[in-house]
Amino acid sequence: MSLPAGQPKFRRRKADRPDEIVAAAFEVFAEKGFAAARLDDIAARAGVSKGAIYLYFATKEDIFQAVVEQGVAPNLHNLAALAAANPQTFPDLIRAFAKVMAHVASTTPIGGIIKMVIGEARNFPELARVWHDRLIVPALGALTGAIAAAQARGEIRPGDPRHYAAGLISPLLVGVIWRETFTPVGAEPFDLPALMEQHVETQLRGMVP
Amino acid sequence: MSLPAGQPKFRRRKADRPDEIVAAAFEVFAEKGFAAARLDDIAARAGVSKGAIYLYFATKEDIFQAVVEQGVAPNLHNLAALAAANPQTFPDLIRAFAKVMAHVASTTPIGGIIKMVIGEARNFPELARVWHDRLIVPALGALTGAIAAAQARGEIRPGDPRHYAAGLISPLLVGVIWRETFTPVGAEPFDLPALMEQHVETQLRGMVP
Amino acid sequence: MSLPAGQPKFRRRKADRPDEIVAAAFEVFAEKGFAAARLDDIAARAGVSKGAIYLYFATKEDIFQAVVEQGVAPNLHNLAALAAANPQTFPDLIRAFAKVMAHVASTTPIGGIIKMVIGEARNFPELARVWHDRLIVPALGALTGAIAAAQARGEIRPGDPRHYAAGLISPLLVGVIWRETFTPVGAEPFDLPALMEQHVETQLRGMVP
Amino acid sequence: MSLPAGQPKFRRRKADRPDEIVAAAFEVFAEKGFAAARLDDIAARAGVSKGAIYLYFATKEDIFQAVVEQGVAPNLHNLAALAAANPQTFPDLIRAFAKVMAHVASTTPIGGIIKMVIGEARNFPELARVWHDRLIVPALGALTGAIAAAQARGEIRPGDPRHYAAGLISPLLVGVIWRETFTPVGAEPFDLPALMEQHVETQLRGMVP
DNA sequence: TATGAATGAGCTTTCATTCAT
DNA sequence: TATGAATGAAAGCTCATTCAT
Repeated sequence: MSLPAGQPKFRRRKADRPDEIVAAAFEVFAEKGFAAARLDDIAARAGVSKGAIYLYFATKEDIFQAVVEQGVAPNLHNLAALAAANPQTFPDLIRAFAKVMAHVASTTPIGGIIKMVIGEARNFPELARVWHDRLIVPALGALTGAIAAAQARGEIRPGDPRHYAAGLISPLLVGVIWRETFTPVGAEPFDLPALMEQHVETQLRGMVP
Repeated sequence: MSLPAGQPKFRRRKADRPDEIVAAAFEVFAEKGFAAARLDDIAARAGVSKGAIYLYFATKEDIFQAVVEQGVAPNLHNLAALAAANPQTFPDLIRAFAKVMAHVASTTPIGGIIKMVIGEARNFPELARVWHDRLIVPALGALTGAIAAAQARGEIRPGDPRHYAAGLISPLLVGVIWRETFTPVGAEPFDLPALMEQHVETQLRGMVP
Repeated sequence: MSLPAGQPKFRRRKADRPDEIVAAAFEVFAEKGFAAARLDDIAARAGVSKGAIYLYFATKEDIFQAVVEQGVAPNLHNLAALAAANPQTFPDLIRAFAKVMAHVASTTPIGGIIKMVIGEARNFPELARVWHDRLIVPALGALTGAIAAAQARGEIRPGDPRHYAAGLISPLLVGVIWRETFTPVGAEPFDLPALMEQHVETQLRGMVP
Repeated sequence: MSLPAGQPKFRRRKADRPDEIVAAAFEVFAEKGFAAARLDDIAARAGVSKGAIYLYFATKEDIFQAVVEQGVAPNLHNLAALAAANPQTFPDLIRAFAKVMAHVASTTPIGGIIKMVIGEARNFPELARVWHDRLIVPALGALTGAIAAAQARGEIRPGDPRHYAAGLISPLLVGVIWRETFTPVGAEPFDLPALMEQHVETQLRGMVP
């Protein structure tokens, strides 16, 4: 028996549905923000009825939470992978770090999530807290620690290592936000890997004694 | 009976009303975002009735637009002032630029506006366009031009001058966003002037041949 | 290993399904009322899927109707049995009638049905009509007739025989409603057989010339 | 300036609105029950928009509560008035009590409220508790006490005074329920004052030694 | 100019009913 | 016969906007 040509009215896809809904919700939330996102839009983009969403999520907030949490996990993984790799020298560590981050920023929808975190932090403080505690502090902390260690070895000039760390990664964040915010209205985009490569070399030159 | 300090006996003149409404609206929009902001809240914070708002603004969007435009003007002014002052050397120019920007970032509510621009860019592309065209491109362009000129004089190493410019000011933007997003949930704040001073010196060292 | 008492190993035959559904529906309808009853609850309590209900009943209203009708039949039977028995004297007739009714009221779920009839009479007039025409009028009519006959024989004082009948059986109805309504919130219950015995003797003393 | 002939779109009646809404809600709730009552119906019957209801009540449940509470108060008043009047003899006390109750039952919408209390007791136990504690127990208790006192004086035969009390007032309750439930589908109504007068005389004859 | 009660369109959520399996 | 995922038509509730005062 072959599949019917047309689309059946009902599809039984319990296993896949939640992910499809979360994927659709991510797009809508990233585009509109939480409050302006309409369940109708999410349902339509997920290809399900509005009611079907409530088979998997109790409230709109629950969907939002699932979207955000889904955005945390892969980045956690990236972070762990980065920590496992242990390049010889400090400059190589920084270069590797920047390269991976630039790649992630360029190829994943992390920009949309960052936009959501920034835009909804006040309405959903828990969301900001999760991102801060589980992703940002570990990442920034690891970078800061590496810088401080290099300073202790005399490889890096004195100065607040946390400020050095912020100076290193900020262009990446700004580049991502730029892409989400200004590129859609005609702004010239940034080539993030190229930008980061130049930036890291400049920083390294500036940081060594 | 003396007048209470907070509540002037003489009603403020109607001429002030629009500004008061815009000020209140700015707070609410910055906190909640456009869609989640309620006219009731804006009215209450402005100390007027909900109906009164409609004597000055036709729609909620109009209020939002006024808020955004009010946020553009003073920064335009800052920009012009910066351009008027003409320090002798390239490093001094950069130092002056960074200092003014860090001061503005630390002492004005620009963070709230930036959050709004980022969060609502998709819903109000015109808003993103205005900010991009009238503030960001001029500022970034001026900085990029100064860098390119310095490169032409051999004072700065080769490299994409726009990337250099982005590398210079990004920490400021990130610092402001950090303050709006993570500080309220307990994150350690950044001392923006100190961060920028260290960052600029590092960058300058890295940029010279 | 012996079979658990509550869970027969051999699935009940499909022939029993409708009755099980009606039984479950009765509980839910009596507890929540028609509108607030959820098909999910009925299905869960009947131990079947929601879809299975629609193999036996076309709509929620049909289930309700089945519940009500199932509640009418046994009482009709009681009534007929009562009419068949023919005690010698009028007082004995009344005593027998009250005794049977008190027993029924105490041992059957008639209270829940009465609650449903009262609560849903306006939404389902047909339901009220059925109960009125097939149960109440025959019962009340028989009682009224017996009283009128006794009056004709001079055994009972003058007076509206229908009012006498209402005066005789009302406490039973109130007792049942009381049990459904106030006992669950802590009210002192009534011992219906005792109440009726005392009430009938009092009424008989008051009704004789 | 004369009033416009047509009905103005907006009426400003803040003071009257809540009562109008409660009155409309009472009708709808009494007719449909809580769950089946629709805010649209209540609004339409009150002559306001759905939104206007929410200026005065936060939720549908709050409206329901207001309806019930409004039904308790006047009856409390009746009860107090009854207690204040102190007839000479026990029979006169009972006659007065029955007369007032029959009048109330015949002329007020108490039937609708009783129906609601019975129908929604399980969904809103607090509602049943309020009625039980504030109205029924005091009323039934006062009657029971008067009977017990009369028994102590030898004016009434032995027997459970609470059962006597129930036997006395039950026909009233049944009469009210009858009117709400069966009269609308064609049942012959009861003349409550006449029924109660005959019932009370019968009871009194039966209760004296 | 100013108010705030009132509106009504639109939102999230529920649930009786359907249908592919 | 039986399932339960899916549907979609309401339902309760919100809030930008209007208008009588």
